[in-house]
Amino acid sequence: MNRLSRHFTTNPSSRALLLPRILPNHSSGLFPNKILTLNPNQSLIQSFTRLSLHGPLSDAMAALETIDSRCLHAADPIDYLHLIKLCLSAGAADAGRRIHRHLTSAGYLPVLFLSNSLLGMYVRFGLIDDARQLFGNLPHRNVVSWTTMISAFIDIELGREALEFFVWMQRDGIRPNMFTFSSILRACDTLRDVWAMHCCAIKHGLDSDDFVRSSLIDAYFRCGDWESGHLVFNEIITGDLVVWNSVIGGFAQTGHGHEALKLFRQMKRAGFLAKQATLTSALRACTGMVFLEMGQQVHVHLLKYKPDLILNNALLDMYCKCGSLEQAEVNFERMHEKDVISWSTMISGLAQNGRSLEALRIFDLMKAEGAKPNYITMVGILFACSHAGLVEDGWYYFRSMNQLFDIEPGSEHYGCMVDLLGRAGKLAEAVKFIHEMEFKPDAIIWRTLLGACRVHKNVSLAAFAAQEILKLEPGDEGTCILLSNIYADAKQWSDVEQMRKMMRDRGIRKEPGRSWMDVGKETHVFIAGDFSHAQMEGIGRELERLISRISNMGYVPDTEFVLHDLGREQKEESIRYHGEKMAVAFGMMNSTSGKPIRIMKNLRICGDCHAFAKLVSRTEGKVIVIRDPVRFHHFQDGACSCGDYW
DNA sequence: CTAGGGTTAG
Repeated sequence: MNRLSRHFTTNPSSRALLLPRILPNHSSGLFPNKILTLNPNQSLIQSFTRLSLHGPLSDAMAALETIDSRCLHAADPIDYLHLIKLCLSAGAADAGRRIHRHLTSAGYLPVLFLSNSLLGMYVRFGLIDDARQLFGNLPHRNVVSWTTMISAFIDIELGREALEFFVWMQRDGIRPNMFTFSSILRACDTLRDVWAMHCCAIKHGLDSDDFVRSSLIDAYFRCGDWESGHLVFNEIITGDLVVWNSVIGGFAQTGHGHEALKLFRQMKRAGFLAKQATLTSALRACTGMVFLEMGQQVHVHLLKYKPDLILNNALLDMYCKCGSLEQAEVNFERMHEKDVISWSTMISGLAQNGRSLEALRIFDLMKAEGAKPNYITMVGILFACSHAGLVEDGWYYFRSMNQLFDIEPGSEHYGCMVDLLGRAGKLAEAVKFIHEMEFKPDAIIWRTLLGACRVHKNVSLAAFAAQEILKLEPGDEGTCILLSNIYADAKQWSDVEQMRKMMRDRGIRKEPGRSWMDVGKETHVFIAGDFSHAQMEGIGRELERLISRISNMGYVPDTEFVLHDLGREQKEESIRYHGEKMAVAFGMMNSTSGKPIRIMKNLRICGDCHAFAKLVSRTEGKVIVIRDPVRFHHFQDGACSCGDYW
């Protein structure tokens, strides 16, 4: 191919010059309009131009047929571009394929912006095989062609293939651009990949592009390296909202709520207007930190925006996880648009707050409104059943998942079933269920069984379950502690000592129990046996007062949960200063009437603190809400929402 | 003609 013809085949505007203009060579220009209207081919081309730009698609396609039947090349390549857009907006894949055939026979595939548009069209229709084939047949490929394919692969989760294409394009001598990097970074799911890609972007001088940076930040956070993500953000503080959102969202999703909220404030101070995605991340940060007050402030912000489904779902989840079901329900009812996630959030939220029956009612409502439950919805439903002891219902939902909703039960569902049977004391059935599962039980399944063994005091089965966990996760500290607790409860002191020796040898240390609560703008943390709080004297006196009040109602310290082989008095002393008891006392000292005391915990609540909180809620006429890592306990009038079943 | 950020469970 000589230079001139290459110029003509790759440069669209000059390609147009090659088109057969059916005008007489000797047109004098005297009657140009007349000549044009008189020539039937020319007027066909003109109407094709008009139709491909304005539609309707069917007429434009008919014109295309006529052009074909007269063996003509059409007018300007631009017309085809418009026609492809028309196809896209009409969702007409067949017409798209028809255009593809036409362009091939007309010899237009070398015109890159046309072949790339075709590629893009196939991708957006989800026709990856057509796109692949076209890509393979292209006489020329540029960055856009390659990037279109890479992006398409990532959309359908073929990350490996995307990365292979990224390598091949460079072997072909094509340099990636910022579009390529912002796409390919989504395919990087190991830190090594991200590093390599980051280096590559630097080499091409593209690492300070905002699109590339937001993708880099996202990729680093996804691979767990939030420091690097933050570093990329800090290199240049731009006015690009998405870069802010990437870093805020990254922190929010990885449990660094403080950082996320700090950046959120920083962003507002810098004068940027938060968008829905920003607020969603801010809410998620509040959810993770159980910051009800802060979440309510974000809620106020949110009223200025037009309703957004994802944002409302995040709001719903925030209220559920902060233990404020009333506000969650109000907002749930207010939402005029609901999707599976809204329903699932509400169902799990009710279940985690001990309102299983209402969760099941919402599920009925969901089905009545024609929403289709998904995998996660069913986890919530089974969770509701297990935490309310609804064994029969649980079995029913578990068995019907497949036929009714076309959902294949996964390990999470099996886990819920083990929990359901185990909590209900049907330990033998639970073991049988585990052995009959289609797949190999994982550590979560055994841990669930171990928990049930603790509640129902089955020491030998507990030892077996713990053994299975330690096979899968050697040296898991939670398992060691739970097992030694179970031994201690059964007064098998030599086994306790053996466990503790093993833990010492392996360097396993118990995570200290912490409880925390917000008073005003401050967060107060209480650790069992730690008396360093500034108001400790007052807390001790208040604790004394509360214990004497509830002792009159029959409270006897329950030392079952004390690990050590101590005397009774020492045991009583050690549980008296559990963090949640100190927090309740502190909460009483600083309480506003009518407002519940809200306490968060990093470990699950012990039986004695549970009994304590129930009685205090009665004698003091106070609602106490304690959130442990799995669920909420709402104490009111001497009862708990969990029904003592947790 | 090709690109980036947000929601549900365990």
